Amino acid sequence: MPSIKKVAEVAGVSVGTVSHVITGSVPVSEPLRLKVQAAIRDLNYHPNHVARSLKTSKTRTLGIMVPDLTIPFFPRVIRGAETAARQHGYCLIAVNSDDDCERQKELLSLLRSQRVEGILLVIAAAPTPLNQISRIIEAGIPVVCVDRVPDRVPVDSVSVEDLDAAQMGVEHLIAMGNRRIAIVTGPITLKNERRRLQGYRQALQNAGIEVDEDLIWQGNLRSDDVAAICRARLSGTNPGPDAIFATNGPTALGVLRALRDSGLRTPQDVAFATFDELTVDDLFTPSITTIVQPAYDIGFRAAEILLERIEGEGVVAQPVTIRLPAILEVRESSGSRINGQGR
Amino acid sequence: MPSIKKVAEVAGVSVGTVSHVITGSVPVSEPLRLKVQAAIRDLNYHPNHVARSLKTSKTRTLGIMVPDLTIPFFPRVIRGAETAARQHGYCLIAVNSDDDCERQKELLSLLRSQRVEGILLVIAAAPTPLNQISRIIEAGIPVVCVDRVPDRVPVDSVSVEDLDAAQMGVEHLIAMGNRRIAIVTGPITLKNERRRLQGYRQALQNAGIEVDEDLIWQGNLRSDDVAAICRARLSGTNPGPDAIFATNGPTALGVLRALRDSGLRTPQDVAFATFDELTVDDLFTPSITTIVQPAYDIGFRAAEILLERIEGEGVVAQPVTIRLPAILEVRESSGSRINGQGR
DNA sequence: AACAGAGCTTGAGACGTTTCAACCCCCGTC
DNA sequence: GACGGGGGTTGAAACGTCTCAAGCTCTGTT
Repeated sequence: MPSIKKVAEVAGVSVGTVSHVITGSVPVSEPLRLKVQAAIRDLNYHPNHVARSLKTSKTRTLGIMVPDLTIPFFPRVIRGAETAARQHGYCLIAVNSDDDCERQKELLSLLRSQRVEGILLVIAAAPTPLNQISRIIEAGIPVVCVDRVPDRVPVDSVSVEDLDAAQMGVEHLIAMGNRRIAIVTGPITLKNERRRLQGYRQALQNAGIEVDEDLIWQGNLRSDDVAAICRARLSGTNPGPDAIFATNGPTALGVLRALRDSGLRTPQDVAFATFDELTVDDLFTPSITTIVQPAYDIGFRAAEILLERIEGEGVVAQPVTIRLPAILEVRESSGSRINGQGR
Repeated sequence: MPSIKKVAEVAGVSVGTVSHVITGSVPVSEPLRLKVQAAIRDLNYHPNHVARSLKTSKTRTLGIMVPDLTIPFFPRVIRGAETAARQHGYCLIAVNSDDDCERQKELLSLLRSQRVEGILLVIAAAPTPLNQISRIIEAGIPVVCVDRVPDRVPVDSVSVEDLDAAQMGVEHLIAMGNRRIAIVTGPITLKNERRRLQGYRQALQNAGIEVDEDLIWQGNLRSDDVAAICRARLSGTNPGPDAIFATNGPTALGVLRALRDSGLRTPQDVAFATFDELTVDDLFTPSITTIVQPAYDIGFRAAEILLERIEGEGVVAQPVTIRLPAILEVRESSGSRINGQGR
């Protein structure tokens, strides 16, 4: 792999001149510039980003950590972040924490060793020791929390309006004539989940419906587990719910599998709506009423804030907290039940 | 951010000794080692991967380029590759080509500048100039093509048994009593797609069914386009197909939307099966008969081959071509039609 | 007692860039 | 004609690490 020295030699100029041609930071006369460019082409030279990073102590790289790339929400966030990053000439390293706190720690260390200039972090569901985050920030590496906002750590964050969105979803179920509405949450260690649950309570309260704690089913982010939990609850709760609200994608899949396995029809027997898309909600039969999160925008905005921190002129402003609104896509699954033929 | 020099100073030893403690390449006496480790902890020191890479000219980083991270197949490939990479102490940079050839070129250049030690490449659907790939290999950077195998470039590859798998799918549709089977392909510039089409022909031929070229519908990888194409074909072809086989995920979604929009029931009016999962095929009504690709394994194997090339002792073996078998998951969508009530 | 050698430790050079200071050449000005 | 200065160009230092060769300190052998 040729170096800048080789290019200089072939072009018959000094190393410095080649560097000036490449970076464009200093003007170079036409004839020399052409010679250098020709040499670069001939040698198939690609500037060594590693050496450049070492010298400038700027890697132009961001890290993004998500729980699991195979959950459809996250690739969309990453695409958004990638777009913003590339607009600023940055590149993105994505890693999966598997929602495991130990792994998260290792990977944060890896990202620091890689000298990423900033980190977009979707914290692991397993409660994250607060200092994992604050130590990074103290070390001067900006962090923006994405989607999941940690408790009690002053840090920039971009997420969705959890409470409002959940409330909107549940209010819709109420408007469709449902009263006994169950909610299936993810791990309640996450503030998001707690806020979504709060939105649920709010909606019921506003409608004058008493909250039945037996209808609050705590799940996790593994569809199979959630399906098992729901099957048990569906057969064990009497009277059963006339609607179910799921607070996130993997959870929703579990609920749907449990409904199928329990032989319950949607929406005739149990109406359904969910927070977060299932990729092809419109193609389900019935199609699924969904709260659509602006995943791409979340990633994009988060990366922009991060880049601002990085490139910003040392202005250490207060942490920014951005909450983007979600949209309710009403489809068939939440439809009012066909009269009387309930359970 | 503290450097190794700072650590050496605090620990009261030479820079070399600190390096030896970190890399473990040279034994260091107990007391010195403890002092160094204490200093590392106290300073919250993280070795500078950039400097190390420069010195050793080993970045321990692989690049992986996929068309679009939001297509569910690719995150699973990436997870597999990531796992293999991490087992060897490598890290992964993922980028999206958007199936655009120009962008692919840019990104390959970026990866080269980043000095990745090897590249896992899912080539763009837009026909890729062959030399894009061969130039990289000539420069000494191993490349393993994943999922999509380019024409006429001698390069390692890991993909699925396209022909066999497609043939299996179509044979299943035939076994379910269908004769007029349409196939909807992605861009035929891809060898995969051509091989899947060939599998289709093979299946028909084996069953003694003549291939009707009017039932070969060429689509692309954008669901909306495919839906439009299918709607047109469904209303324009007479007699219509009694079954449809889609050759990939995004295409399948287009087909399903078109069937819905055309008011055709599955499988009563038109049976359906698809190559590649739709994430939640079991939850559709009807559930979707699917050829499941071993996406994770593809990524894993590909990364292993790549790592072998990288770490291998200069043994420049012949290109390896691995084709993994797919599995047919039979579900409702391919069910034999309910007698007579066709179109 | 001298020496060989094992086992640690150290110092310095090199990796490929960027960038700063210095330099050269030439033009315009006084 | 000397001088100042601007536009180009160059050379060398420095970024943080690894690693080689060399040095040091023992221990054991002769």
